[in-house]
Amino acid sequence: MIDYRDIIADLIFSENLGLSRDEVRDIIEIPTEERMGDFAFPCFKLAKELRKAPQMIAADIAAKISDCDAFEKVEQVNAYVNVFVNRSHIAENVIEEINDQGSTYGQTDIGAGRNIVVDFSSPNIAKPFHIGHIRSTVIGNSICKLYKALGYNVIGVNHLGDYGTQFGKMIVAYRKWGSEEDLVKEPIKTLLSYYTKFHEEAEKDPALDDEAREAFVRLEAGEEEEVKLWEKFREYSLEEFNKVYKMLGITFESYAGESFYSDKIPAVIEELKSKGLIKESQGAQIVDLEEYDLGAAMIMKSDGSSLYATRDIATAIYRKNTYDFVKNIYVVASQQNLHFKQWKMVLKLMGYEWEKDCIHVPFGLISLEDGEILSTRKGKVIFLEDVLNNAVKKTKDIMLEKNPNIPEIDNIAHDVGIGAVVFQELSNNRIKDYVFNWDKVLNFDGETGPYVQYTHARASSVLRNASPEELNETKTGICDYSYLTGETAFSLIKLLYRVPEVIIDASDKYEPSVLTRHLVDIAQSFNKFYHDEHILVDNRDEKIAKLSLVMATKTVIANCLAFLGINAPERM
RNA sequence: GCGCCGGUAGCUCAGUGGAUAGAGUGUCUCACUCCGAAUGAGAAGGCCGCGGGUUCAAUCCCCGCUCGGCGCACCA
Repeated sequence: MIDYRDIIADLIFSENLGLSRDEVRDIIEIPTEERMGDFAFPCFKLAKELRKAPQMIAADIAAKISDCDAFEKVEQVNAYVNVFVNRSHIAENVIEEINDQGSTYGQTDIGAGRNIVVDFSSPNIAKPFHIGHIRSTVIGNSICKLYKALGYNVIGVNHLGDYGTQFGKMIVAYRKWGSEEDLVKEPIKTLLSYYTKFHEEAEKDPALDDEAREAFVRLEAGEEEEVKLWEKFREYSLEEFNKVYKMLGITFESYAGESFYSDKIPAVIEELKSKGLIKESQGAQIVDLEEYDLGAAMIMKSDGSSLYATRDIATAIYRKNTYDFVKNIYVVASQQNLHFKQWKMVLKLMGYEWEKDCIHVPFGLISLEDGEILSTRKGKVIFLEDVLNNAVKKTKDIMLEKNPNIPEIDNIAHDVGIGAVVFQELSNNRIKDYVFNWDKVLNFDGETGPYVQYTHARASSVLRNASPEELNETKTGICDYSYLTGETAFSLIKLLYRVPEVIIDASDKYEPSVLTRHLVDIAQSFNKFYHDEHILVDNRDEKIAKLSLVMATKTVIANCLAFLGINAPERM
C-alpha cells in the first residue's frame, strides 16, 4: 500500500533541516479539518532548531515539496505545511489494493513465527456465566483476532477458575443441602443456589467457613470423595459455558485452568524458598514486597493450601516453557491491578527477565442500575445467555416488521443480535466502568453494531443490483477514478486507506474500541456517499468506478467486523 | 489513611502538546414515485471537575485539591 506519510517524510527529510527522517514522519499529522489538507507538517519544532520563524520555514518546505504527482497541492498556512493528496491517485491505489486483497486486506505478517498467549474469559466453574464475564470474553477474543491479523500465532487460553476455597464451599453446601436430581436438571442455577445459601448460613455460623477450607484442603490432597464432586461440578459447568461460547462464535486453544497447575505449585514454592524470597508471617508464607510499595504477596495460607498468586506464578512459568511467548496477555478486571503488579514483581525477583512480556490488560467494572455490584454470592446476576437471547429476539421482531420475507431470518437475527451486544461492549475504552442497562444494550440506532452491519448489507444490496459483467469489470481495476474525487467519496477512501494503521494501533493498545470507532466512521462516511451520489448511474464508466468503491467498502467492513468477532450478513 | 483508575454537550462517550474540542442519543425541523429510512441533512446544546505550574502553545504533561469507582494478607 502506498504510504503518504513516507512520501512526505522523505521529501521533507531530503531538505536537511536537522531532524531525522523518523522524527519528521512522527510530526506529520492529520489536520482537524479537511479544508486544511489531508496531511500537515507543523514547523514549530523546526523553528526552534533553525532559529527562524515557523511561517517562513513552512513556506520554504511547501514550495520545495509541491512538485510530486501524489499531491494535488501543497500550501503554507501560518506555521503549517498542508498537503492535499491527489484524489484520483489515492482512489486508485486504495481501491485496487483492497479489491485485490479481498478478505485479507488489513492483515500483515509482522508477527510471523512468534507466539502470543492471551488469557481471557476464564469464568469460575459452578457459577453462572453472567454479564460481568462479557468484557474479558469479548475484549480478549478481539485481541486474539487482531494479533492473528498481524501474523502472530495466538494461543487463546480459557484459564478456568476451577480451583480454590470456593469449591470447599460448594462441596460443603452440596453435602448439607444438595440433591443430585436438581443438579442434573439445572446444573448452574442449582449450584448457584447452594453457593448463595452457603453464604447466608455462614453469616450466622462462621464454623462453616472453616469446614469449607478443610474440604478444599482435602480436595487439593486428592481425596476421592471431594475430587469426584469437584469433577461433577466442572463437567456440568463447562457444558453450560460452551452454549454461550458457541453463540458468540468463540473458541480456545487451551482450557488449562487453575486446577491444571495444582501439581506444579510445590515446585514454585521450592523455587521461591531456594531463591530466598519467601518468609513466614502470621503463620502464612509470603513474599515481602514492602520495599517496592506493593505490600506482601501471599503464597501459601497458614493451613498449607495454595492461593491465586501462587497458581498464577506457576502458570506464567509453564506458559513460557510451553509456548515461548513474545507476549503473555491477561484480560482481567482492573480490580486485580495490585495482584498483577505483585505477581510481576515476584517473577522479576525470581530472575525471569520475560516478566516484561507479561501484560495485564485491565477493564472497568459493570454495575447494576440500583447501584449494586453484580454478586454471585447475593444471587444478583444477569445471565449473559439471557442478554444474548433477548438481543436476538428483538432483532427478529424488527426484521419481521421491516423485511419479513428474508431467507434464513433466524441465522441473520442471530448474527445481528449477538453483533449488537458485542459491538457495544467493544465501543468504549475498556478501562471505563459502566452501568448495565437493558434499553441501551437493545438499542440498534446510531453508533451500534446493527448500524455497521446495515451499512454492509446496504452495500451488498447495491452490488446485487449490478450486473455480473459490471462486477467483473470492477475487479480488473481498470476504471476512471476521477469519478471518485467528490468530497464524500474522497473522505470514505481516506478512511479505508487508514485501516491497516488503525489495526496496528488497536493491537498496540490492546484496545479494540479503536477499531470499533473507526468502523463507525467508515459506515457514516459510506452512508453519506450513498445519499449524496447515485451509484447505479447510466454512465457506464462512472458506474464501474463507484461500484469498485462500494465493493471495497463492503470488504473492509466485513474484515473489520471479523477482527471484532462479529459476522457481517449480506442482508438483514 | 495509602495506592491505582476515571471526571469533556441534558444523557452515553470519542479525541490530540498545536489551527474554530467532535460523534451518538434526547429535543425541534426536513428528506422515501429514487440503488435498503436499522438511513441522511439542519437547528440547539461546552469555565474539557477546581486551583497552580512547565511550554512559543495545555482539555492533553507536572503538582495540589475535589467528586466518583476499585484495591490494600489467608477470596479470586
